[in-house]
Amino acid sequence: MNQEDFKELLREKGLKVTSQRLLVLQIMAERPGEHLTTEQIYDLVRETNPEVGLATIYRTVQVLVDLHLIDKVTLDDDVARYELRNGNMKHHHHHAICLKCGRVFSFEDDLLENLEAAVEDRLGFTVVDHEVKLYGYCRDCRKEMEQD
Amino acid sequence: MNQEDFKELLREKGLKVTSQRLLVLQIMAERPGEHLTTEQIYDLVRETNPEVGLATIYRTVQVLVDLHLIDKVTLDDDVARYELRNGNMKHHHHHAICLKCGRVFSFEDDLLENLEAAVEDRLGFTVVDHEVKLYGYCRDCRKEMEQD
DNA sequence: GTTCGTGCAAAAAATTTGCACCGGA
DNA sequence: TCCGGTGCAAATTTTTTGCACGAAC
Repeated sequence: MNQEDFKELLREKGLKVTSQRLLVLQIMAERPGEHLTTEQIYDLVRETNPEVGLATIYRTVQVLVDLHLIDKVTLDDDVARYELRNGNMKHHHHHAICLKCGRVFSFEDDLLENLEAAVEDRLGFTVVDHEVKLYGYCRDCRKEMEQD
Repeated sequence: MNQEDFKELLREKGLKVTSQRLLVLQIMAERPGEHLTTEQIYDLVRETNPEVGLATIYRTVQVLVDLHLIDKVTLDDDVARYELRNGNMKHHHHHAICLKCGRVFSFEDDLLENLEAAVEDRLGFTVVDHEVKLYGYCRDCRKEMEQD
């Protein structure tokens, strides 16, 4: 999503176009693979605009979530993190979290279709979105562990 | 896990058997399908033992997580919730969350094996556990929506 | 000129910590 | 007796809210 489309979207929803909103989205857009906490976004915003308040970041991030421009993810469970949502993707992408080094690998996949079908069948539950986290050990850490 | 096994496990790990730990586990064990917040556990504990402190619940819950007797889950993202882990199950079970009524349906499944194999193959990442959340609409809410 | 958004500070909510005391090993 | 665990209160951390002012429409 480019800046003009974003302005358009805000107007459509009856929301105002403000420099704070543009700035936060820009920061997220510059870091597509990252999972930023509110605090990190705040710090990045303040690098260029030190007058912006933390409360504004909380409020702005919520607006972006409501507009489905970013997603909230809880990787290690505790701090809320946000990442840019790929516009033409209807699903979140997924995360593989290394239990040793803590690195997070993202990947796309649609192998869940059979799982969704099974749930639909068994529970009568219609799935519209899904979120998957895999826990394990990345290549590097596995290598390290094999040496021991 | 019964109470005797739990005591045994605590002793094995060099931890003390206390009435607070027994009580918290018992409360979790009596509610296998539920996802309790620390506050809810605290209230349940206080029904019979009003002298127990909230900090003890936080500490006890952490012990139980470390022993893999309960799992931390973040369903709506925000409050930490805990649920009993089925002893003979190596994986978490999964959750289908209704976007309308908020009810949470739990289910078991191992249809993720092919996904895990793909990730292992592509990223060189060894999966040891996984967590899946499906978002959608439950049977009841779907019915209601069809009527409109 | 309205209305909505922002900054600030205060408040609320969630969790952690320090410390004296208690109770299990 | 010894040491870890507990209760309490205070401290931290994270997030929300009230309000006056400023900016967008």
